[in-house]
Amino acid sequence: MLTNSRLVHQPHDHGRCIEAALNRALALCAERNARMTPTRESVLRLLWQSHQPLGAYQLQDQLATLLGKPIAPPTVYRAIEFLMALGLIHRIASLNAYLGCPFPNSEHSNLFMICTHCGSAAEVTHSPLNDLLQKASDKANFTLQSQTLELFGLCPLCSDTHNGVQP
Amino acid sequence: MLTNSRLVHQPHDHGRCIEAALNRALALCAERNARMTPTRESVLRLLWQSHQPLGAYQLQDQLATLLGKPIAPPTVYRAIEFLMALGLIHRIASLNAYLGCPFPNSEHSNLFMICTHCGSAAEVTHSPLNDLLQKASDKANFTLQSQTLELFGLCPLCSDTHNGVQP
DNA sequence: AGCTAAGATGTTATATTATAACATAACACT
DNA sequence: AGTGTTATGTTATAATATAACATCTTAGCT
Repeated sequence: MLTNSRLVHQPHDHGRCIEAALNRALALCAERNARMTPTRESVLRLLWQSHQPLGAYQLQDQLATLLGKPIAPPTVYRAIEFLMALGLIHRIASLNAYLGCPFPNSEHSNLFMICTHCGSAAEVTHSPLNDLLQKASDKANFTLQSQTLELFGLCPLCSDTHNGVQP
Repeated sequence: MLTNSRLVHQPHDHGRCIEAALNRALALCAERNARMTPTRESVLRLLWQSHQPLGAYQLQDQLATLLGKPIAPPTVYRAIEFLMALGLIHRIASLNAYLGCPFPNSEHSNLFMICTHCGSAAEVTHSPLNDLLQKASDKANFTLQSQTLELFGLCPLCSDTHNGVQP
């Protein structure tokens, strides 16, 4: 199971994560002849900075502050669309929110573990799960194209801290 | 694998399905001392009638027609909330839409197979999948509470008809 | 450098989904 | 009938997302 759970849920030099993610993003853009503009880069940074998925209007606020000028919703949604098309971020449907993707180059299952207490979200790739879903689809004569897999519960930190009880 | 895929994707006497669902709903209400009012019953019927998940405002329109008077959004959302609390319907997060539940009494995994061509959605319960998700959660020290599992692809009918190619 | 086409952003308006807050009505029990 | 609870009506608005069109920037060409 490939996961960024440890990274999300444990202290680390996150600045490096962000820079690494940006470098991967730049490489991907070069490869695809796409442009990493300041707006897009800022959105990507903001999403990486937060281990919690951010809504479009949260992004709007933070982006406006960061760029020092008012930003309208379409600008945010355009950046989101661009980054999603490149697989650099994901949308969490249950939350109407967006999250930086830790495995931008890999085909993966997009399983998310979202903490109901602190809001953090970790992405996990898990081939047995993909296999099982593929098998279930085959059995039902369903031609699988894509999937939304979101688990809710307590992350390791919040589990330890209060064993499921709110403080 | 317990599924209503066959029911959803093949012709059958659907009137009976609806009545059966309503009877189960009434039993559940009796058990819980909850009231199955005309509004709630209508919403449940509408959701059962459609094999495609319906949005709140689609429900609003159909409900207004059915009841012969204008209905405001809160009324619809209240009925939805009530029916969801009883486990009689589900919300499909990816679609912002709602769907009658074929297994209202069972604890289940809420895996949905949604056709990207005809829009129909089938619910499937699959214990190996639940087991696997539980295992993956354990491994990540994640205390699983609930899940959103939505597969997109072609249902059996649409797969047969055009093998994945739009007509 | 200047031109042009493509791509990106700005701007305004509006669509879609969902809820807050408070008033009224129906029901269930005494 | 009286009373507390539950449900619905009503109005307004919040939150999320997109359409449509104008303007600006960039990359590539001459």
